[in-house]
Amino acid sequence: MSAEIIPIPRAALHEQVVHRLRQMLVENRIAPGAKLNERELSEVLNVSRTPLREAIKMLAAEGLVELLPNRGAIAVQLTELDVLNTFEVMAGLEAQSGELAAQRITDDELAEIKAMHYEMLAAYTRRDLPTYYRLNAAIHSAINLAAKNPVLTATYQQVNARLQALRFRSNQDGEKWKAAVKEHEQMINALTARDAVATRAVLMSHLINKRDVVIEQLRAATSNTTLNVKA
Amino acid sequence: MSAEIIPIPRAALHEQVVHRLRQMLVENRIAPGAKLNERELSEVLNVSRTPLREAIKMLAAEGLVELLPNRGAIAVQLTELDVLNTFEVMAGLEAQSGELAAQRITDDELAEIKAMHYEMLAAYTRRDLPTYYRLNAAIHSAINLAAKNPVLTATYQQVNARLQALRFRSNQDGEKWKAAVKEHEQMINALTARDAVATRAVLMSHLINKRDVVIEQLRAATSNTTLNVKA
DNA sequence: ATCATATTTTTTGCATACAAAATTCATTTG
DNA sequence: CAAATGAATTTTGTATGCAAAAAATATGAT
Repeated sequence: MSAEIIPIPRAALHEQVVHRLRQMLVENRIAPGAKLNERELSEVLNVSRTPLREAIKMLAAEGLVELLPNRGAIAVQLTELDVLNTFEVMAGLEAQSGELAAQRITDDELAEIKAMHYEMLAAYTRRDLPTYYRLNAAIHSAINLAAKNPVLTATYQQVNARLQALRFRSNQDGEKWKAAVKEHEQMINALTARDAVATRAVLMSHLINKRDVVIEQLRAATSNTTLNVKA
Repeated sequence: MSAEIIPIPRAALHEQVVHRLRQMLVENRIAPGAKLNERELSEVLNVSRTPLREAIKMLAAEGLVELLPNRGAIAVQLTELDVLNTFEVMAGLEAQSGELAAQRITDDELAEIKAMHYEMLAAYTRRDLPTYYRLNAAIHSAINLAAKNPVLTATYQQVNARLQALRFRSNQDGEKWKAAVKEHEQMINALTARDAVATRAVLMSHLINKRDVVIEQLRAATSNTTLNVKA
């Protein structure tokens, strides 16, 4: 037998396109409300319109783009009410993740989360916001994974993706940020104690606070925009 | 001006196909694990492969079909573990729906749910299982809607759709059925009292019981199948 | 000049065509 | 006869073509 034929079945074109478009959407490289021009995108991504359209349809099912009949697709633009509703669902999903994680987390998983927590404290101390955000997301993701429920993970990721797009990397209010860090500590303590009820409670209120921060920033940004438009 | 041109912009073809295929999947007209042959389906549905494929991609994003690279799509076939995980998420979503509904439900909405509950009792008394199932689903849906959160509703429906396909219409165990009806009564009482905590608790345990019934039936069905195959 | 209407252009939506991969079937070989 | 090999067929995946709808532009009327 000769060496195996490299079976690099690199993901189908439409899968690659889904991935790249999703990235562009959650990173705000495609602005909320922006039109997804098929000809334009197919040139940028170097694929024909067929797999591109299939990818757009998948993203529509995920709630990342909105389909307008005979008018193509636009990147979702969440209203303040949409954001409130989405956070409400996320709070429920995070709370459940925490509750289950407290029951199922392994020592290794917990240790890794604690390690990330300290790294996050370092980033906080340096006021390194990008790193802080990245670790923050990684910790929440790790807790979700510790719940050992792939359906919960998929649901969590899908709903969360819609919020990613409006993560403002701007500086947070110092007090709010401090409080968020404190909540993370409580979260870790509750997990360490394998206290499902406490973990649920901490994550629920943590998400509520996160929601308030985002809404606040959203309002500030909106009023800026309005002023700019009128200027 | 003459009479308006009827602007019935009947849903785009791919939307119609999504709807019809979803119906076929949740009604088990396409069996779990069955291959979705594009040529065949495009003939049955009388559309070309293009909108059909777009529809299949959307259903894949919804989790109703699974895409196999270069091998098309098959109707999802949930393992017992998948079912357990899905019910766990559904329990969380139902519990949250109940909790929020208890806080937000209007008197009219509650009255309608009570009316449906009595109709369900009638169906239960007659051992009319199809009607019972229909009303049962309608009540849960109504509670979800009373939570007044469209994101929660969409998430709920998407996860629930995957379970619809394995709704066994076979007769339930008499005791379990009786218990389920009792739980519905408690649910209504908790909602009437606008007791969010109680509503959450009732719905959570209701779903856990539902899960056990389904798993039990699933195991029975699986062992039957196995026997048949071997015979 | 502004609004309304007509015409051109662009864009979307669907169908078809073609290439690559997988499957099936027949044939051969041990 | 079973397993393996290889050709024929089917099926999927992508690109292209074409018609209908929407958007942009131009033209004309008030």
